[in-house]
Amino acid sequence: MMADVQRLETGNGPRAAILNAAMRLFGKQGYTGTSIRDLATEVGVLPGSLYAHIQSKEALLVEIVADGIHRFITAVEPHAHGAGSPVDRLRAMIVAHVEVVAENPERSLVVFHQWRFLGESSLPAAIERRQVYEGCFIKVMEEGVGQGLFKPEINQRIAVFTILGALNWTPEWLSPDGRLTAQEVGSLMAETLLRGVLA
Amino acid sequence: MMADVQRLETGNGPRAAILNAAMRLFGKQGYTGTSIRDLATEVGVLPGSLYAHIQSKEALLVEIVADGIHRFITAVEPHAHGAGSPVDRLRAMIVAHVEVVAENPERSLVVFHQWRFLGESSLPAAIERRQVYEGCFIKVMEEGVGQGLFKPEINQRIAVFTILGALNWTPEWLSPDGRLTAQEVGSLMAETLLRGVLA
DNA sequence: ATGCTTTTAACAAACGTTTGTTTCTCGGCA
DNA sequence: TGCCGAGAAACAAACGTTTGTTAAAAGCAT
Repeated sequence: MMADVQRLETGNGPRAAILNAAMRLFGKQGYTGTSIRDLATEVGVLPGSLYAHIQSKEALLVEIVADGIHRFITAVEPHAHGAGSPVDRLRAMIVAHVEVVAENPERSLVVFHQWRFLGESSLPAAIERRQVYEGCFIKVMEEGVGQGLFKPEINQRIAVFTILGALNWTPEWLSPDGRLTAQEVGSLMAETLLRGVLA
Repeated sequence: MMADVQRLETGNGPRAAILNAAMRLFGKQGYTGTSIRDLATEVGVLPGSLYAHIQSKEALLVEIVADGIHRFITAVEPHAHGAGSPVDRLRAMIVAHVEVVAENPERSLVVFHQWRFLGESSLPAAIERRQVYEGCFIKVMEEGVGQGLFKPEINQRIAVFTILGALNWTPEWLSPDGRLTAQEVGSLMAETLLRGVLA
């Protein structure tokens, strides 16, 4: 009954083309604002043809969101558990996050905005993964305060949400082919955000 | 031919009830994810009955977004053109923004996330108003740098987007009846964000 | 000729909206 | 007080379209 989980292959093939088109459209128009016919047009195929490669519209969203969160966690979590000081680790996490956004801003838009439309069966897992991600930042923040590196009087919850808010908004304005590289943008944001919490 | 522009009345009446319900649903499920039947159910009325009070689904969005942006501009713009130092003005703008969000987080979600779904006739005006709003922050930022109050080496564009990103994300987590008042949350965020740009 | 993929056509359901009619509320007049 | 008509609101039903999805037939490789 439980079908094999379909994995997102970065390789070629019609399946990857569909997923890329879905990322673009879900990011631009939202999940509920994108129809299967929109998607088929973008791919260059008739609507029914899509179902030879996908299970359902929602399965597309599940795969994009799950894979997207995975990329963020994979890129950021090692720094959270790293060896350096909390300050350096937080800086590295911010840069890594921006780099993942720059790699594909549309996917990031889907990950951060469209996850609400996951069905009841896949939503809990996605929320849990998001909390794992937020937990990385909270952990480093707590350690920073514990070591006297961050201002003790800051509200940790609000500081984390401030940082995550700034980060989550980046796909709205970041252009991967702008003058600055993702690494430079990330460093500038880290500079700005870190000074707000340093002791 | 041009009908009178319908104004958002804070007063009672079925029209206000519809607008409030639309704010809640558009904020939670998105504009395209909310059907007229959803809205009618929320109001407690049959779908067709709504059209005695509204012109169309899109007209609802137009009114909510236009009124919402207006509230933010009204609350923040005076501080941008105020007499104090750029530092104090930026702080006051951040606090004012958070206060408007706290006043109605759902409306803020619609303003910042759903404006994309405005039709071609109303979208340009909304974008222009948003740019006016962003311009307030850019202006103060420039003056702060000009007066040597803000670090000259910061990238002003990125600093503004970092601040606005943190602010635009607040409706996702801010609860108006939490332990902290909106004014306190705004002050804490301003503290965090301002130290990142101070010279 | 056997497997994929696409096309074609259609399905039931949900979409935004309009219509004609009923129900409710309330002020004025006898 | 009792009746009446006016206005506002909601109902019930349907409209044409679009939605996600499917089944059968056709195309095309190996």
